[in-house]
Amino acid sequence: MPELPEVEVTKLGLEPLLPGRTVKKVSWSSKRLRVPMPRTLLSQYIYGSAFISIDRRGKFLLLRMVNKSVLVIHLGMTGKLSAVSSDLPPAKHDHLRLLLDNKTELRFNDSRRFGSISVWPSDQASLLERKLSDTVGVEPFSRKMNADYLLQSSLSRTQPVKNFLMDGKIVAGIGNIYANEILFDVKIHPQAPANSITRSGWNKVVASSRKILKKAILAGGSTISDFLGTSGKPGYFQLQLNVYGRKGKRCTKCKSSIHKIVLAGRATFYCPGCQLFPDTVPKKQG
DNA sequence: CAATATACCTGGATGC
DNA sequence: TGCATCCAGGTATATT
Repeated sequence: MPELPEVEVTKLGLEPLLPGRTVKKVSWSSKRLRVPMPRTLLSQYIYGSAFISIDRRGKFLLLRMVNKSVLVIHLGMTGKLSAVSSDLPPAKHDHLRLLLDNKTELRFNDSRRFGSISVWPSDQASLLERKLSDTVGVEPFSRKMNADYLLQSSLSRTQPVKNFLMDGKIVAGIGNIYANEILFDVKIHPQAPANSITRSGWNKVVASSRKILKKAILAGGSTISDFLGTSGKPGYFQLQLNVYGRKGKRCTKCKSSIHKIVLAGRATFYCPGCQLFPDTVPKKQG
């Protein structure tokens, strides 16, 4: 579910609610997430402390506490964070509930449990940074995301450019939906080898990534089946999708039928009329 | 090292 | 109605 835009929308939703609030009670489910719930650390560092700020790194949310510990949350495929009245009965798949000092509760709900929660005490700040820099690539909105970097990183990569774009260690936050949409926007075939993309191609990818991710954030993210923002509102970017999920439908630009293939096990959609391999000379259309 | 396969889960859609 | 099968926004780990 959540790619960079959905995680950013979640962050923006929490920003007016969390900073300044103290955690009065911590409750968890008995199920394990991708990693076991860090119960001891939650009791030790999150309980009794107050939130100070929220950062996003790739698809990770970093909830920083006054005591300098950090609660790191990844939404996986089906994770949702919401802030609701503590009177509302807990829902199925609520795995972590943090009761705040204003009778609201921050709830992490995740049916598939591919999400993860970790706690990093203040004395492990450098460990957290190392872990993040090892696993999270450049942020699409940062200056480090540029044609030089992508060209350099892709030199030894023969894999399809779509898989390369989705590699979180290269670029942070671009998942299946947005990789499909970005490649449609820049008219590059998803199967083109990463190391066949020219500098000017990468320049387009950089600009398009920012454009599309920004639009998606403004639309509140994409709600394909179940993404909801922190206040329970769905996103609307799915209404602007050009290729994702549109197998057999007409291309919005050239009316060709959208194709669906599988790359690295992920559904891949593209327009055979618009999206070409870099060395393909575009055919003149009569 | 790079690329691909697998594993981790639940639930909704689809087909018989 | 029930049941089997397939598919889904991600990513760490194993394998080739």
